[in-house]
Amino acid sequence: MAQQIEEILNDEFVGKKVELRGWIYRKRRVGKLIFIVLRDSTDIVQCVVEKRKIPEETFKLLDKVGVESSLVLKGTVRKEERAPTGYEVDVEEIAVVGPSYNFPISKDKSDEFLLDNRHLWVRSREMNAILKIRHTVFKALHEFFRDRGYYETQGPMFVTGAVEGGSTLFEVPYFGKKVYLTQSSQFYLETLIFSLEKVYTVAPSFRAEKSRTRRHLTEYWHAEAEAAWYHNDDMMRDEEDMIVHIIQRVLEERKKELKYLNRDIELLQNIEKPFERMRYEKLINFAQEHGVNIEYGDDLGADEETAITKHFNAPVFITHYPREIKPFYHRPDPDNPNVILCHDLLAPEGYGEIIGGGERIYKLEVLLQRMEEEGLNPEDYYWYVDLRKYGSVPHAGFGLGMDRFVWWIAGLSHIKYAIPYPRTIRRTKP
RNA sequence: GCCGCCGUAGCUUAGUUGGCUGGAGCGGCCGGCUGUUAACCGGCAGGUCGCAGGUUCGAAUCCUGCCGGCGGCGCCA
Repeated sequence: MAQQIEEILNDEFVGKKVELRGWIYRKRRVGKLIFIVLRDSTDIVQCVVEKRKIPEETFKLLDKVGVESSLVLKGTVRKEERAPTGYEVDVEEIAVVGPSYNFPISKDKSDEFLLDNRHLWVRSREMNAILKIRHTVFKALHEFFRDRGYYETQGPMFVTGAVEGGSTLFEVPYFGKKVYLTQSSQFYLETLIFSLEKVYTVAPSFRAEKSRTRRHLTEYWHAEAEAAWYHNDDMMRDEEDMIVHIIQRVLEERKKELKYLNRDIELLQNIEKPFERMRYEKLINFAQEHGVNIEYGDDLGADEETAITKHFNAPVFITHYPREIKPFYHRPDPDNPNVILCHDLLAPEGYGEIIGGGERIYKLEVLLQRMEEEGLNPEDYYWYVDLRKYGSVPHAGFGLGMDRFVWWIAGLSHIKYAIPYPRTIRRTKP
């Protein structure tokens, strides 16, 4: 039975025979010795091949093949301070499974080149660490929702109407008709709360925004939830519990990866509930006091978000936006109908918005009035309007950008590093 | 929709006030080396300077158009 590299890197394995399977990460030949740094999904370990211990042809082949060749080897573990991970394997048997010559990625690499070769770059230690963190984020998200009594469900990807602005829909030919790729599953989740009460989904969302920024993808992973009988505050409570739970899990399971990425772990460890809740109006004052050029009624731009979030060590909820700058479905505040019962969650360190959510309008007249204000035709949204006709209830929900979340947690410079195959305005390959 | 930047060998690049045969590192190939750390030493090969047109005695270098890419704003998650 073969071992994985991570498990043999300790004193218990010293003197023991192991079988390893992996890929050549680095290779150095020194006379009748070949040093092979082997990698597998778990870690790297240096293996020493002595010419006299293996067949002549095998040594020649090993000398010839390049990095990323796949190998199976047997050998004995030894403590070795000179080796990169503190232990070394003296090789007794070794076989090349799949040779690799002239692997395109070497030490010099540009951003563009690595994106063109993403299918090979995913093997890098850096991407390996990011992908593991991403895995834990997704896993912990599911844990949270299941523990909190949410049902997992799914909406369609082909849709006929916009949730957000109509200009950012991707059109798809559909048997002589036109449909669109979904921007959000929110409206479908709203229908499902009448059956399941609390629902969530993790699915791609597509936005044809011509955005060229470090925080935008055209296809991104969207975690969305809706809950019946929830008000804005109830939803924010679940969200902060969720964020804290996921961060906790990442700190438990992925410290090694965070360190590899030089993430400031202390910043994550210091995040505590409850998060600051700040009304939009107060935020504007706060921002103005800190020299940000913004007025009441402006939506927050990237510069403002950065300036504001740099003053906080934890995520901050911004609530009660003016109704004009948010979509029609948000419920106006009964105490002041000029503002809505909504919230955005801004991640610290300048990462900015990762969640948008709020309480939905549940009264028919209010919904119809808001649609009229926005120039929307209720017939196009007949099924959404219907929900307010047949036993409507107060409810709230949110959408979390999973890639943005990973981007922040891993402390990455650009969101394209947070997903295996980023789709941006210019990039659809590989 | 708006603003800015880049394109020279497989990769990373130097060279851009127009002027000698466009240099280098990595990688590749050949040879050497029993403790290397993206090893080192010697040698060799590798170029449509993104494409097209223009200016000029002369263009990688200047101009125009096109193609490809990157970053930022706005919008958003």
